[in-house]
Order: sequence, then structure tokens, then C-alpha cells
Amino acid sequence: MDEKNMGKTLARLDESLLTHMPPFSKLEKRQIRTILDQSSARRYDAGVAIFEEGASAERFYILLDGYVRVVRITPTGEQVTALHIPAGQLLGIAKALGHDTYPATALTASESLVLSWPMRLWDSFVTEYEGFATETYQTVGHRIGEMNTRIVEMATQQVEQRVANALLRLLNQAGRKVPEGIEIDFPITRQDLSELTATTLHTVSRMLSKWEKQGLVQSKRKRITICDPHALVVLSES
DNA sequence: ACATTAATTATGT
DNA sequence: ACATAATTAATGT
Repeated sequence: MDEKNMGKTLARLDESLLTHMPPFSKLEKRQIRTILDQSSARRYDAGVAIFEEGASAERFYILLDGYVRVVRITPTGEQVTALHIPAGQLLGIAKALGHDTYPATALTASESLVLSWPMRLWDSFVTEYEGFATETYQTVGHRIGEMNTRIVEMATQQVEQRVANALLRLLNQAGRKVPEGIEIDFPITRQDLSELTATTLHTVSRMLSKWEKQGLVQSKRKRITICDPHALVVLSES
């Protein structure tokens, strides 16, 4: 189905690609070489699925570049964004949760570069490579913690505080410094934000317009930059 | 305090 | 020109 793309494959993968990725940072160069040789690399356009919810988990992945959002589809067909994943993190690690099928869909939020391995290598990765297991379980723990606090937020906080919190989290994971402030480094729509915060895009739109007038935030289409993070923190705590 | 509906405008290909 | 994104107002719960 994709032999045709092989002409445009990436140049030979360099060890330095993985040496800075947390799960592999403690490994010898030759270990990384064999890991790379077992992997396959693929580039994705923005907005396409890397794997889908419910599909059998054939491979696990690491995000080399770009951003991915993990999305679940409710029975009524609406999307709920569970979380965003920045470069350097693993995804599709169903095996770490004891699943043999992906628990959610992974959509690229921007153009992305991904490495993947067949799932049968998972166990050997965990046992053979020092730091891999601890690092992955740490990120798993961090992710479920994040989803948890989001659930608590939805139940306790008002919309204004929820979107403020969502923006702040996005800042931590995908913030990029620009002259005007800190920009969220991938395209994000009001629709996306509303899915993150369980509101409507209209409410989000009004909030952003309001904050923009107050000089808190700037936004063009699909781009949001925060000029005054501290004010957002204050808002999220009121 | 927030959702829904609908109409209008802006923006990217 | 067309589709998609964003704003705005009016109305409903």
C-alpha cells in the first residue's frame, strides 16, 4: 500500500535522533544502533491518524518531531481530546497498560515524524534497556494524572478557569517563545480547545476575544500565543 | 452561568 | 470560488 513512497524515504537514521529522547537517553551508542535498525520511520501530515481506537496494537511508537493528540470518540460521535503529546514521548504503548488494543486514537496535530517498532519487541525493550521501563511508566503515570486532574476540573471549575488551565498545560508541553509571548507550537482551533475543556467553540471564542482585548492573549486562525501567563494562572485560581 | 441556533465575516487553498 | 474557522447576537435552560 505504501511501496510507492519509498523513493522519498528519509535519509539513514542517525543515532543522535534517539540519544536525547528520555526513554533512550541512558543507553550506549551501539544499543541505540540496534534499536534504530529494528525500527521503521514514517512522516505524517497534520491531522491524520497514526493508529485508531480499538485496533489491535501491532506496534508502539515514539514521536521524534511534531505533536500528537490522543482522541476518543464518544458513542454519539463527538471527539474528546484526552491529551496532547509533544516530541520525545512514546505513544501507542498499550502493552504498558496491559492492553492488546489501542485505547484511543492518535491524530497528528502538526506534521510529525514517528518511529515505530513491532509490539513483540516491547518486553525485550523493557528488560534489556536500562531506563526504558522507568521512563515509560513515569510518563504513563504522568498522563493518567493529567487526565485525572482534567476530570476533577470539569466537575469543579467554571469554564473560564478550565480553558485557562487548558491553555497553561498546552504552554508547558508545547510553548515556544516568540516576541509577543509564548505561542502554542501547533495549530489549534477553538473547536479543539472546546473539546479539551468540555464546552462549546462559541464560549471559547468569546473567552479568547475577551482576553485578547485585555492583552492577555493573541490569536490568529489556528494559532494562539499567550502574552501574560501569570494573569492566566490568577484566573485559573479564582 | 452556560448552551444552542443561526447569521455574518474572515481566512486559507 | 469554495470550504473551513472565527465572531457576534439572539434566545433558551
